[in-house]
Amino acid sequence: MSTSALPYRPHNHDACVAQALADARAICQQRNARLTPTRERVLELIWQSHKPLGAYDVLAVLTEDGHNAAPPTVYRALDFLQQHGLVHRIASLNAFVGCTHAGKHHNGMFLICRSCSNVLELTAPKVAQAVSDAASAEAFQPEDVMIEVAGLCPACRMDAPHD
Amino acid sequence: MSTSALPYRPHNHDACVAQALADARAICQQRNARLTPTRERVLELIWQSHKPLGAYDVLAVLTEDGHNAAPPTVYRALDFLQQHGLVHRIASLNAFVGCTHAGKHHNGMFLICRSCSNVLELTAPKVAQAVSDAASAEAFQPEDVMIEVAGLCPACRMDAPHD
DNA sequence: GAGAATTTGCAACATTATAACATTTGCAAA
DNA sequence: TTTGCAAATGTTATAATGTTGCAAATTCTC
Ligand SMILES: [Zn+2]
Ligand SMILES: [Zn+2]
Ligand SMILES: [Zn+2]
Ligand SMILES: [Zn+2]
Repeated sequence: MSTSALPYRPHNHDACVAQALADARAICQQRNARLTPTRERVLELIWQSHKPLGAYDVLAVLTEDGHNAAPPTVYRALDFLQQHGLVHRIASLNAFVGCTHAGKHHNGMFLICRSCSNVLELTAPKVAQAVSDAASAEAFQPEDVMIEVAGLCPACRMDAPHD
Repeated sequence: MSTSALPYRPHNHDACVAQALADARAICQQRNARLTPTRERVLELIWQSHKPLGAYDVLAVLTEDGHNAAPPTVYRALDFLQQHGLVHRIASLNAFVGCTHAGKHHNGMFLICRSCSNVLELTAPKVAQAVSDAASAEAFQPEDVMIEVAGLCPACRMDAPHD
C-alpha cells in the first residue's frame, strides 16, 4: 500500500541534493545559524548518495578540493550539521547520512542495506510510540532514540540467493 | 503495572553474575562451543556491573590479572560471546554489556542511563512488531535490529533537576 | 573602528578495532 | 601414542575513528 521511498525509488539525485541544500540554507537562516562554506560543502558531500559516508571519507574529498583540512574540520562541521538536524550519524557504521526530514523534530529509524549500503530514513510513529511505552513501563525517561535496522533492501533481496 | 526490572531494582548482583556464568556454561556445552578460561573471564568482567564496559577496560583488567593480553585477545573473546548471544555490543557507546536473555533468540532494546550508565535490556514485542511492520512496508528484509534509547533511569530522574 | 564571540587552522594525541602470521592447544583418527 | 588437523591464542604492527588545546582569523555587535 505504500509507495517505496527514496532511495529505493529511482530518482533524480541531483535534484535531491539541491533540495537538501536549499532546505539547509533556509533552516539555518531561520535559526541564525551560519552555514559556512565548509559546512555547506560537507553537507553536500554527505548527500552525494544515500549511502553513509565516514568522516575520513569526507576529509579525503576536502583535501582533494585543495582545502587544508584536518579531522577537527570535518568533525566540527558534522557536529554543526547534526545539531541542526541536517545529518544523522549511523552508530553501527560510524558514518553519516543526510537527513531526509530536515527541519522537523524527529527521531529517525534507519533501514540499512548490508549489500548496497543505501540507507532509508523513516519516521515510524507506531515504533516511536511502542518505544516510548516500553520505556515508560520501566519509568525510564527517553531523550534520544536510536533505531538502526540492518538487512536487505528491496533491490538487493531480488539479487540475493534463497530470496 | 510492571515490576521494575534489573538493574534498576536492588538485587544480589553476585548471584546475578553467578547465574549468567552458569547459563553461559550450559549454553556453550549444549552447542559444543568452548567457553575457555579467557572467554569466561571476559564474560565475568563484562558482568561486573550492569554498566557497559569498553574492550580496553576489559583489556586493562586482564593485564592486571597477569594475563598477557593484547587487543585481539579481548576482541576475539567478545566476538565469541556475541556470536553465542552472551553479550551485546552497545553501538552508541562502543561498549559491551551482558545479555540478560541469553539463550533465547532476541533483538534487545536497551535503555541506557546517561547519568549512571546502567543499561536495562528489554524484549519489547510491540516494538519488534512495529519495526517489522515498518520495514515490510518498504519491502525491506530486516536481519538485525538495534534499538538504543539514551535517557534517565528512574533513580537518576529523581536526583535530576526539573524532574 | 574596538571589542566580543564564533569559527577555523593546526599539531598532537586518544580511543577503538583489525590484519597478518607464528605458536600452542585440544581432540580424534590411525 | 603418535600423528595430524582444526580451533584457539600469542605477538607485533597498523588501521580507523574521534578528541583536546591553543592560536589565528573571521564575523558580529556596538
Ligand atoms: Zn532525519
Ligand atoms: Zn541494497
Ligand atoms: Zn545484576
Ligand atoms: Zn541512572
